[in-house]
Amino acid sequence: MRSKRVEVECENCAVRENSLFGGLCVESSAGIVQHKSCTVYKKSQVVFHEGTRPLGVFCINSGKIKIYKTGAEGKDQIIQILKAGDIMGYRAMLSEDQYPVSAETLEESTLCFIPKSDFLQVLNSDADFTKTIIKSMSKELSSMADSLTTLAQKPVRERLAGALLMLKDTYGIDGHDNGPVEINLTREDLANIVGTATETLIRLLHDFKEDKLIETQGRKIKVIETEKLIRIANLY
Amino acid sequence: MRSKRVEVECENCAVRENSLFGGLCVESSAGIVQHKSCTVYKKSQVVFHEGTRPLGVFCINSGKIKIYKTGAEGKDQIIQILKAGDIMGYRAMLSEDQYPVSAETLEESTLCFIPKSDFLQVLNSDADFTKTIIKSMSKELSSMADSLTTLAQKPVRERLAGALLMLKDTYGIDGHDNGPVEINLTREDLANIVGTATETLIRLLHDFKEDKLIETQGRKIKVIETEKLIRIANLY
DNA sequence: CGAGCGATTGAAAAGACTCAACCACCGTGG
DNA sequence: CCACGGTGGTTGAGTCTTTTCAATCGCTCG
Repeated sequence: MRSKRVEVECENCAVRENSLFGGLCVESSAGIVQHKSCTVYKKSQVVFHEGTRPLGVFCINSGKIKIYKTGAEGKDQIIQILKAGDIMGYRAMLSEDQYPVSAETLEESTLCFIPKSDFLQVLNSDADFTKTIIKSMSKELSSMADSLTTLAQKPVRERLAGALLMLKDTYGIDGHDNGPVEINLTREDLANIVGTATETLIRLLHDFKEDKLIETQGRKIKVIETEKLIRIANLY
Repeated sequence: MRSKRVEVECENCAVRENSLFGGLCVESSAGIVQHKSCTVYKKSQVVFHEGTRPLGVFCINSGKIKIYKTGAEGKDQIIQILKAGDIMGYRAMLSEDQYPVSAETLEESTLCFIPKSDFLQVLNSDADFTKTIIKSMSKELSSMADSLTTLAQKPVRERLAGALLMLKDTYGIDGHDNGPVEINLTREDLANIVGTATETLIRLLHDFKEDKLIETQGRKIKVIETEKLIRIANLY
């Protein structure tokens, strides 16, 4: 058995407030909850694969998911990393198209699946929810334009600094400012976020370590000098 | 005077069928048309600038527009090139945010401006139109993920081949298969699409020319060997 | 005619990648 | 308990791509 069904109460879901479902009215909530099914995925399980067709959307109750696209040479480019509260897979569903990307768990994760029909019905009946979705997509487009520009113009070193800061902010343990980035990312995954070769990434991490900007302990990376990293990342 | 007001009849607009407005019902059409104003922009005029706030959306009646983002070192990254029938500026408006990108005409262009309030009202009252918008944004997100992966993984040579093919398909004159790509793109603009330095781009164009894959005549570029370019672009 | 922009070329340097080898850790099966 | 195999991490060397800087050229515009 690859995965396990579990019961998750949306009403008490800790992450609901921050999610796209946060503002739903009672009726809409009921619609979403109606036929949902929740599953625990083990680490490194593929949730959906590029080129297949969506049957519904996933809401992340716990865990982290990498969204990636496989390039011509079989190398993956990680587009984003999702965490509890995020919803995934709705774009392809709304465009009635295949998934343009794949999704894989980075750690054990609990995902709630909402069938297409329920989701669409809520979307049709709840104009506020539609607005929320549109806004969310707009923000994503804007953030993608950012990534595109960074990827095209900044050298790997700057991109790595930026990626570490992003990971710290989004996934830093404890929310401490100096909390380590302790996410289940292999060096290869990290390289696939930054858009470089694994060896190059390792060498740059080594440089940062020598300059006391970060500390590493196995897979864990701890940001020491946020300010200096910001300067290196050349953020504006 | 930088620009000239003109009258454009949406009802007879040649490009309407292909645009997002193509499927509008009579009432919705009327709403869009109500307060629109059409303006001829000269070549190289900025339509809106990154960081400012949208007051409405633009519909391209004729001409070509580059959408770009300016990076840390002042270098532009061209995100997309829009043509007659395309609508621009609605994302930032819908997310109630600043423009994340800038827009500039590549040639003389006629743009129709639809005020925010009219656009939003149609959006609110016409569920089909909302769906159209959502679908369009989904497609764009998917295409951005593609670009991101290409940019991160493919060498400049492959990206250039891909860009030439894209430009030929989208902007080739006459729709001829072998029609030249005759768009008002400087070498610098082309470099900013591909994501490379202008000199590199020129050298690669020169290589392609030597290999008889393309012919150039001033700014014009004519694709000769589509098949070979596809192979170079490493499309899959 | 001179200024200025865009296009082009050359030469050198820097950045990043590939390939290959080696290490470290971990869980498994004997 | 230990050898084994596998995965992921690291390092080194060499190569290739791409960038940068500088200079030149052609052309248009005032």
